[in-house]
Amino acid sequence: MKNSSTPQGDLSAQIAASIRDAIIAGDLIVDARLPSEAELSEQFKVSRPTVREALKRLAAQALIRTQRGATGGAFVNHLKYPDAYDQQITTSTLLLSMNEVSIATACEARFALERACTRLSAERRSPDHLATMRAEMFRQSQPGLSDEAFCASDVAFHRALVDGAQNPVMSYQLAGAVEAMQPLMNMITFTARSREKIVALHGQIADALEAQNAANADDALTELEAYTISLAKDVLDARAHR
Amino acid sequence: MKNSSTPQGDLSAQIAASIRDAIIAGDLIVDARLPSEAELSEQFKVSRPTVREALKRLAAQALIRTQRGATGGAFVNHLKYPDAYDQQITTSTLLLSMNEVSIATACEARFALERACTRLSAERRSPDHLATMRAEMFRQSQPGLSDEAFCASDVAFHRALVDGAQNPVMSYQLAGAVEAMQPLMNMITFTARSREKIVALHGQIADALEAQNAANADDALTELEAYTISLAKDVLDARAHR
DNA sequence: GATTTTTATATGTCTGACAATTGATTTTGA
DNA sequence: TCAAAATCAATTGTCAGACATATAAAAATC
Repeated sequence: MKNSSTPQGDLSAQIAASIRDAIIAGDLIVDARLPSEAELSEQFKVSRPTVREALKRLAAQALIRTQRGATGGAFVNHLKYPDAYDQQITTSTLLLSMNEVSIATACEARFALERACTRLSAERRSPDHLATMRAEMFRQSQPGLSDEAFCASDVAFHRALVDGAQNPVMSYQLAGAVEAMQPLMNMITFTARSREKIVALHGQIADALEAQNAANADDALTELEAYTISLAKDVLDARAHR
Repeated sequence: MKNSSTPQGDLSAQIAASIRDAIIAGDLIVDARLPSEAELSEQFKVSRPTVREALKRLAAQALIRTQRGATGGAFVNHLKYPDAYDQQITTSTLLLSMNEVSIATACEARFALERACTRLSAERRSPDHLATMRAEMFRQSQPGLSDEAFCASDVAFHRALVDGAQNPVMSYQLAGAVEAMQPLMNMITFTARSREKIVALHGQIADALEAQNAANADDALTELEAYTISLAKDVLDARAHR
């Protein structure tokens, strides 16, 4: 998969890569205990600080966890969905903010991926998911809600839509796409009228999923996509005028 | 987004979180130079090894890069797509292998997301993308190809399909979904007949995209999904018999 | 003026030490 | 004997100080 042939970079990077490869290859199974830092420094012929730097690199990716004490050490971590979510969201957010991705491009990707969920979500969504959507819609229609809170509720609504597909892999993949948009959305000032329209479209989506009508949900999502892009465009145009 | 209120964990983890937050918040812009390790250890009132562990954590997430020498130091890294791909693929792969995700669930997510690309890909795919798909199909029909090489070519084919949408955000999101499946796919032994059928479906997809017919591509993908799942089921059944 | 040498500054690595945590072991007391 | 308390041992977390190495800028040299 990768060029593990050419050792590159610092010693700590090489050691981290070596251990990472062992984990991915399955040579180190979940909850297996790595040798102690002292033993690792002997094995790799480096000092303990260098070993520690390598272990911290792995810890940052949630590949290992460490425990102090007599029976402590570094253990191969069971990578759970929340850990993966966090990483994905951080990476996606920075990727969008650093690569001059247009709001149109990001929206296109996000809504296309969300539409990939509608068929499954229409089929499998539980009453819980529908209730979450309605609750978030209610929150969104409260007057006096800050733009940030409105966006956060919007994210929650769409996550409920995605989670309705009852496919954790899909939820994981979509987490980044949905959440990473939030900083971009926060730049938009939502007028009372635009909020009203968005909530109405959310209503159409929720109704369609409740009726298990994926096509209607698709249409509403498409309309929401176009409306979001047009709102963003207005903001950018207004900003250009100043 | 996160609970940055409660400082948790080791000092190096706290310091890493603090710097990470500053990067995400935009207080540290791309290519900005962080204070030297000596200065950071003064600011945070910790020793240099501790600062270094924190910096290695950030380097592992490709948030910073370091440079030695007189004008060296730690710089906020411009997170590029390939960096993000690598992280996504590593995380997705481990997530699948550690969470007993069924092949059916993973396939469902992957193909649903791929179908999200077909409309755009049918519209925008370049001759290059089509050529890549044809070339991979040719490789896949060569006799004597190992199962691993067949799977790798399969990944390349599907990446061309995704890249055809000409949306880098989508390509990034899908990279994990497609590549993370490869280890699972490698467990399948592809007979000559099953390869033939897969290549035939690939042909349908390529033809549909060339004709800019998204619906046909969708159908072929759906059939490919069902066929992949049935192949995987056969392997598992055969394994259960022994 | 171009080239070489020096220098300053930064990260990379090492050694050795001590602090803190924690499960296991031993001791103590009823 | 058994339970509680004290001790121990192993391990990670942190620190101080040093030297090695890389690198760009400055100085010296031709």
